[in-house]
Amino acid sequence: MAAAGSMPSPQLLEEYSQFFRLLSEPTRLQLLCQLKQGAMDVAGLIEATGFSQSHISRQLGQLQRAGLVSCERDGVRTIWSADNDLVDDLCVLVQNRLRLRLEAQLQQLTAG
Amino acid sequence: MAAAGSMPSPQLLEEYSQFFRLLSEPTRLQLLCQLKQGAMDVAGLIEATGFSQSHISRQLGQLQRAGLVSCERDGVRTIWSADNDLVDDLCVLVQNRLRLRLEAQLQQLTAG
DNA sequence: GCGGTATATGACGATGAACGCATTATGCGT
DNA sequence: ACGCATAATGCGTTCATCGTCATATACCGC
Repeated sequence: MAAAGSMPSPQLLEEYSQFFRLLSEPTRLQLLCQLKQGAMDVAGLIEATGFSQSHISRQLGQLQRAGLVSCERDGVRTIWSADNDLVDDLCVLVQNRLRLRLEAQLQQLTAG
Repeated sequence: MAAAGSMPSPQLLEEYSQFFRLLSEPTRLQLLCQLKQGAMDVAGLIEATGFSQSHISRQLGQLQRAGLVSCERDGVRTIWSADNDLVDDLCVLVQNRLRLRLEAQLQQLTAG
């Protein structure tokens, strides 16, 4: 038994879900991971992901408004970089969860 | 400077985003938080959230398939409960992030 | 078995976001 | 100033998901 903490306010729930929504799109997650490898301009991201230039630009805009990436202009190019480790931490937790689930399924399969 | 880890595979990215998508809906997040307070049947969740019965049932189904909630029948009622602390941990991280962002904005406002 | 209640599911409209195409804005070199 | 390259924005299409209404299923009391 473990009831624990209080109910978050509706506003906070909305903030949470908006943030998670950002990560709910493979495109954005891929962009984040790519930039985590090192700063890059849009052309490089097109090459790395295969998405259209406009699409990538939009997704970067969303990530920027959330403060997950930032950019600096280098002449005519715009160099984007990932700003913090939050997403990595979240992904590590989720990955652990996925692993545990699969292990449990595996054990159930062999035991059954 | 900190480049760090390797690029996740496309499959893993897809898994991540699918998981985050679950949390990207205020309804589901609210249901999770409510159940975190204590096990409850669907009628109780209707009372607590105001959503329709069918909608709640669907969302619970999604959360169940992801292993975030589980149910046990008590006669004619179905008692649902939240299964693990992953979501709380994720929310704590996100909340920290939101707080830091607001503090930075505040400081920038007073400094500017 | 039959009615009544609680939950799950099928069908459907509405809303929102992804994604690409075309265009515009911005900065560099000649 | 004029082209040229890079990045950002308007617009339209397409597709997924939410949320509701109606219906089906499971369980209890009589």
